[in-house]
Amino acid sequence: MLTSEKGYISLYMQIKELLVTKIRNGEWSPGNLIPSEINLAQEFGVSQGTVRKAITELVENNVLNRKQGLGTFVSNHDPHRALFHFFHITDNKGHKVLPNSKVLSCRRKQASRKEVSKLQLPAATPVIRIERVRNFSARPTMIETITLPAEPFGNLVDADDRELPNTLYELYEKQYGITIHSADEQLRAKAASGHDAKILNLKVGTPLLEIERVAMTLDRTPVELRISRCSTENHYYQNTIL
Amino acid sequence: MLTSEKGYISLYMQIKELLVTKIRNGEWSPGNLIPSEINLAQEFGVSQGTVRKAITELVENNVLNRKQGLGTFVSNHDPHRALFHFFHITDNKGHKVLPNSKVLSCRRKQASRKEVSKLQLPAATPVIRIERVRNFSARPTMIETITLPAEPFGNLVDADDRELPNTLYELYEKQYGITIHSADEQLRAKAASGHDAKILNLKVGTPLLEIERVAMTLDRTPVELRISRCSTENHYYQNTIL
DNA sequence: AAGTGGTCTAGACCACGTA
DNA sequence: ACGTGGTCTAGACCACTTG
Repeated sequence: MLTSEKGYISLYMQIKELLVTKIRNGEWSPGNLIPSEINLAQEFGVSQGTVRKAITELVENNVLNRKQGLGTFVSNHDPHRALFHFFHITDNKGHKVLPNSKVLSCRRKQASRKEVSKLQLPAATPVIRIERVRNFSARPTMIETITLPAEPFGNLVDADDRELPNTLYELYEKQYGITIHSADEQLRAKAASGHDAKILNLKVGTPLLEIERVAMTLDRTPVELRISRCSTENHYYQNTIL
Repeated sequence: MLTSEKGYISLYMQIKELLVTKIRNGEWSPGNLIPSEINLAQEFGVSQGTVRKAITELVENNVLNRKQGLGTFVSNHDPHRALFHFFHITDNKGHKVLPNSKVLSCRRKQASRKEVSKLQLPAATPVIRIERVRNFSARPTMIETITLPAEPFGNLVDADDRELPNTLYELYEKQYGITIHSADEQLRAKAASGHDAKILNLKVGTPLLEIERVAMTLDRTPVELRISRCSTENHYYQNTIL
């Protein structure tokens, strides 16, 4: 990182990078307390205000969180955060409920052209492709196709039998040390295919909301491609523009 | 505003409110330069840093914008901002192009139950309802139904003949002094009705992306309800989760 | 009581845009 | 050259949490 168009890099930006590096290296783990602003200022040889500004921006990025009187912590992307930050489907009353999910298949494949492009992979990279159906109050509502590069997610194929956890992003963080910070989504209306219709118990051609999401790390390296097809009979996609 | 759960209100928060008040009163108008941080600090009897913190948060809210070496300005929500902040439809290459729009009808009506609820109006309030079709490269792609309270937007019915500007939000700001700062959107997949199909030149039942948006002022007073039905044959709705 | 983040101050120097 | 915002410092006091 540390790129700049100005010929110089402000101190607090450099501190910010140093902090991020410590998190990436695992020196500071999600959920753990980091040193106090005063201590960090001494360690880096800058004033507390400079460390403070760096930390403030990382808090705004959801990388750190502060608790007055306690200290500053590395954010752990627990199910709650995943739910409220990355999950935009709510029922028609506007309530978010995390659905159950059942894996239909989980296989190692060659990356398709789309996967190669969306995940910025070399051609013909092996990937893991997971298909699952998500139920809201026992009603199948969403079909998800999730693609991950086989490196490093290869051993996920063992998840063929048992159910995967509802919050995959938590798994990525705990098992692989990869934290999802942002995502790009493309939404379209699509007619249900025969396959969709059968699984979701709908008529072929029923309009479905298709969400194509690329999930990325803090430095915007793509990690996961997820295509969801969702019945919007009893649910909708909620977005707030601030 | 000025509510707090802590029994006190920090100085910079109070300054922030004072600044917002000046904007709301029209003392400072969109696009205009506000006094320098130093001058404001003297006027309010606080340090520059405190004014700075207040301004920083307003910049983050898109209420003000700073230009180094020049000063701080009240944001005017020009077409560019409206386009990039509130308009999420892009073509399949990811390019944003603002569509043309043609008004189909513009009438004064009684607010429907949905309009009453979404716009938080008293029952049976008169509203203006505008229907228009939006074209991307001469192809009808989107139908919008826009509802506004007749008070203060009543004279918009005169817009029946001539075309309304593409960027209504700019109109609200310039004509009525109402600035849209945020919006809540609900997205669903819906089958094209006969009316939709005729106007968009599609088959009845074609899946359309329906976007139901409530646009709000800075203090989250609802101003406009807009229901868009969009063909996602050549376009999609783009959302970035940060 | 001790330590943390939260706020606030006063002053310094730098980079940018205008004149 | 001047005034603006952008960054940085050093120090102060307050509010919150834990021991």
